[in-house]
Amino acid sequence: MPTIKQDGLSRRERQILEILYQRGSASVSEVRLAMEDAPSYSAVRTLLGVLEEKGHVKHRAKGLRYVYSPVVAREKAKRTAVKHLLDTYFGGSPEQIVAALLDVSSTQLKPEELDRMAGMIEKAKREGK
Amino acid sequence: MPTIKQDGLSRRERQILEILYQRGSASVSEVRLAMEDAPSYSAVRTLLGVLEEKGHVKHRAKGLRYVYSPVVAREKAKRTAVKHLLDTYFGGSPEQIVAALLDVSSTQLKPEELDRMAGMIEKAKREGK
DNA sequence: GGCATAATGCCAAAATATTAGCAGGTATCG
DNA sequence: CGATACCTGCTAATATTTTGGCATTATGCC
Repeated sequence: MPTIKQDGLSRRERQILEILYQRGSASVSEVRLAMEDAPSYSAVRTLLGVLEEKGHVKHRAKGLRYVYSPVVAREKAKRTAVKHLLDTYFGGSPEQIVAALLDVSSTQLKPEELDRMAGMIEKAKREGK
Repeated sequence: MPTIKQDGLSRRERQILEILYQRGSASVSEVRLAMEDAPSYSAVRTLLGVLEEKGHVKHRAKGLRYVYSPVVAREKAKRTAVKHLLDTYFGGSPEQIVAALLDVSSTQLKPEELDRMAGMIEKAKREGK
């Protein structure tokens, strides 16, 4: 089984993979356009090739061009990313992430969203027992 | 002003910086010990030097040896990291992070912790209006 | 003092990552 | 048809990262 670690990616590789996670899938040009500091088209193409070789990404031909997308489902990648964040910055404490989350996005949070979050927590509490 | 971006870091640089965020501060040896796939002492030293040059890390001499720590406070780094996670995997939706969080750590979550989270959300709701 | 241990500074070799360029193919438009 | 505009495959050059090694200095202990 090919090992697929989040680490082991170079700077550019990470950047591109994250773009694919953001957008779900994208052509070479789209990826390039989404890059702040985009290099040449060729460069992007090469990086996507590398990512594909490493098993992080796959492509399908859509008409003439290739459309790339991540191999590991978003759901799984999410969980890994959250876990990593938890360990790296929050000493494994979920509460602290919630705090940071509310802090970061407090202004844009609508009451309904907050309610839904509260609902999820409530649900977890019931199921936990 | 020296630009301090989370990106622009090489694989190893990132790995080491994250160790420093995890532990708050550490000597070269401690960093090295914390690395799964540690290279030589010299290598770690060089990387720390690079991180220092780039402005991500500072050191103070403690007795004979240097102890390194991140320049940007944990608090600030946390917020940046959370924002990034939000954008990359969750389409900017805080609810989804909460969901993932509960999913990832459901088994270890104590009712009190859940209560505290609920409390924070409740508070955000009151303050939001 | 003499010796082992552990640090730092500096540096150059080796490995990787990043980039651009060229050749060739296919659709599209006038 | 001919020109243009995109696309891919491949490859070579360049830049950056990663690594280990040597010299030197400080500390602790016999």
